Amino acid sequence: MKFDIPSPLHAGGNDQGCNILHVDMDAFYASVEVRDNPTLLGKQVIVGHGSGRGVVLSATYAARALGVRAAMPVSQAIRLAPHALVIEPRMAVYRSVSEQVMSIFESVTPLVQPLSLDEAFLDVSGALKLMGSPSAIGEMIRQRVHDEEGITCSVGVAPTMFVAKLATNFAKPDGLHVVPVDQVLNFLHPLPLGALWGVGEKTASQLDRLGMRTVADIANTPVKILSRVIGDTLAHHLVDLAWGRDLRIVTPNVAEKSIGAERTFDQDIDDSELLGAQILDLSAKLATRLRSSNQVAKTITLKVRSANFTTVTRSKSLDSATDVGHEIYLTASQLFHGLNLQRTRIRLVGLRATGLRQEGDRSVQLAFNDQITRWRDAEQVMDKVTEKFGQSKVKPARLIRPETEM
DNA sequence: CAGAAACGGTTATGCGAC
DNA sequence: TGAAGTCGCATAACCGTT
Repeated sequence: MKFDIPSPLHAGGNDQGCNILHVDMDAFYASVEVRDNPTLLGKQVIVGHGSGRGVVLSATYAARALGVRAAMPVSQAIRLAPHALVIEPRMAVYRSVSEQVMSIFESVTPLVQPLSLDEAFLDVSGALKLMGSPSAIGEMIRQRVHDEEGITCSVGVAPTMFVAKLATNFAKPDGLHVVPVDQVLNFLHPLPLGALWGVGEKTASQLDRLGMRTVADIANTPVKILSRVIGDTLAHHLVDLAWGRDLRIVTPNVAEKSIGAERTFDQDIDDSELLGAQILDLSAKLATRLRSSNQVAKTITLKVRSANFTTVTRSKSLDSATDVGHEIYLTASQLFHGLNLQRTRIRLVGLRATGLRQEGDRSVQLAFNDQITRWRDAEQVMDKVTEKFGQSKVKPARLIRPETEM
């Protein structure tokens, strides 16, 4: 279908050569909640784990108007917005909306690179002939997302991925913003340093001490000077971005490098029995995710955050890669005991699997170890039962005692 | 054969992004 | 003054092998 309505060029320029689109849902989780319950329209809504120590995952613009921000503790958000409604996240729903949205993108071009559930880059070079200018394509996508999914999104249009992503900020909410090729530097240079990918709180304050505040400051500083403060790699990276140089291309199907699961407790725990049960649960969850993606992991990393918020990690590489929960549990337990945290109050434990590869010749190796093979078979049966009857009906016995419920 | 240097894998930490 | 859950990337130290 071809759109021959003239494309609205919101930056006042032309979009020739601006073939990269960055599409970002507006207040995604909160918008989905409002969509599914229209009585919330215009209200202050916060999505986040409300009981205890959760943070804000998303908030409607009405809540943001009072200062509520993503990543803010829910308790603090409630003080800012006492009348706001706090909704527990429904990740499965957001995931499903995300899949629908991504499939709209893929009807435009196969060159779609999701960044998260709510945003993606598109390279529309190949779609211009059929569907019109980049801006026209962007507006069509916005229209379809609105009509078919009942939420709004914003679109950045630019020559490169980095600039397109920044452009989206100027489009929000519910808009589209073009940065024409000849306007890239005028667009970039006045922005604050933190706008650059890779500049967070720490790096920003380092550079601030050198009197550097804007992207222009980076652009006009010799790389060698920057390197001394922030290291060679980051220095080159930032100078390139500051001059609009971004050689990355939109890459679909990027393989994940790690899979993890972590949990913060409502109250700090120092009972090793309870901690063991939590590690067992996380191990089972991690293993299930490995099996469902047909992958095995070579390295297991344990993460422990104490009540005072200090964090330590310990990892161990296995002789042969695994997707067996029991094996992950044994490894994690070994790492945990190695920490000697006898009476330490712990607020979070997490597990992460790295060194991932597609499951393949592993069965040959495992033939050596009957025990592990039997564990795996049993866990596979549990996968099937869980699939049929829903989550958490099937758990290792020690996880279903009432006192281990978190 | 002893020892140096390069190298790749492992482990731990920190930063940043959404 | 309270800090989730999942990711990726960089760095540095260490280690064993070549």
